[in-house]
Amino acid sequence: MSTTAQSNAAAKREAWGRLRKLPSGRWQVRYPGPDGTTYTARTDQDKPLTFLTKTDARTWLAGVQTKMARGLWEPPEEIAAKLEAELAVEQAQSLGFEEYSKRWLEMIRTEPNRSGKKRAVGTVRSYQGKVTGYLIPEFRNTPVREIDAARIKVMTDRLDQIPAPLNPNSKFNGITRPVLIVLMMILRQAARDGIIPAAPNVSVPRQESVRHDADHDAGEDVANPIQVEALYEAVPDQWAMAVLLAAWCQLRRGECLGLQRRDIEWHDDGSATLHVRRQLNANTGGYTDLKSEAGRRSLSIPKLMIDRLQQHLDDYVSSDAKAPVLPADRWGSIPLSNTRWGYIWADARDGVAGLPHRFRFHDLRHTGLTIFAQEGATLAELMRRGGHADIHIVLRYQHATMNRDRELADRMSDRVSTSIARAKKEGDGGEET
DNA sequence: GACGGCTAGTAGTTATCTGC
DNA sequence: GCAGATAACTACTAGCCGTC
Repeated sequence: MSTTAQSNAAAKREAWGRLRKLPSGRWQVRYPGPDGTTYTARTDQDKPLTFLTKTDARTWLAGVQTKMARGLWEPPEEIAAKLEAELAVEQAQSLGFEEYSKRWLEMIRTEPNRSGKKRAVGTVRSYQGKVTGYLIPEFRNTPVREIDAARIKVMTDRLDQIPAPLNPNSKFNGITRPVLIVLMMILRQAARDGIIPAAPNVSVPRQESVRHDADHDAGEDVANPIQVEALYEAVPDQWAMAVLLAAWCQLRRGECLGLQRRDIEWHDDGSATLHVRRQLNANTGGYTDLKSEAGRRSLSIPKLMIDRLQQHLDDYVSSDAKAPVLPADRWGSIPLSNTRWGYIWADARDGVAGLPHRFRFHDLRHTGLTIFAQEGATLAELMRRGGHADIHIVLRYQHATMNRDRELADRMSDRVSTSIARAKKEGDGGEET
């Protein structure tokens, strides 16, 4: 007799389902599922399930039938998948911070954010610095679920003690807040992954200035036109135009370095318009879109720099439309790098007396915008000129208009006082006559 | 080998966008 | 309007490379 024949002979007809004795002597169960499929008994881990005795097999089969009757039955592979998922969650819940944070970094590197955009290289690098520099040394293999508000407070208190490199006397540093922001991003993702029920309820403190004290007057950061001229003279001729572009066209550093010959539009009357369309990205070294859509703008080039700009183009910029306005080398096709410009700027700045401490190239923008404000530019005009998207940034220039405001208020006072005095005098005179 | 110019990489700081 | 998320800028360091 063949093995198959023996098996068939061992199979016994049941009221529901089938039992058969396997060559090993153990009993196997088969039964019809609600979906019409014939199932063979399997464990919850989706492994083959057989029984030592026929009674055991029959009892198990009865149990399955009861489950089906109550609507509780699920296909073995689905049960196994559920258990596997539960196991994964269980393992994840005991996951150490170091491992999870590395997974998170990999995730933000490869997957788009919730807006569907891929994060910039610089962003990932920035986050990675916070994770490896502060968070992993702080939490090591602490299970993610154990990082609660109290534990986070310990970390922020510790970080708050680190003096700000830029201003050791500052009450704040630029470390705690960004590190906390990254930590909360990780913990929120952990909550979305089901590793913790919810991220701890920790609010990120408001951003405080590190460079300046609370009573710092923003006006101190503004170079006067004489100092702008001195900076222009101090920078080597080949790149001096950057100073005028920042001060009088209010360009940011990356916008200056990203300018190309085609971005300058000359008009018949000798005037010119500057189109700001790209920037030289300090992180990637290549051209990228502007920081914000508001940064994309067209500006009238002030008369005071027209001749110098024309001369600069003739002397240093290739005739190619895409030639950088500030090339690394005379008539070159490669723009001056952000880092190299940093050195050139630092040398020039150190050679000009009277500038505010650590005066930045970026601060040159304030000079032009402040004068614009003093000349009566509206907030909308200031925003457009500076390429600002946020009105709060532009409001800082309003302080510059206070002198003008005071002057107008004094004039108004004089005029009103004079009118009142004249009216009184005329009134008094009328009574007399 | 010393030195300077330059670039890449990174940390700290701040501006801006986005979603609730 | 606010807080979170993102990205850019400033400052600094290390290392490469050519020149003396």
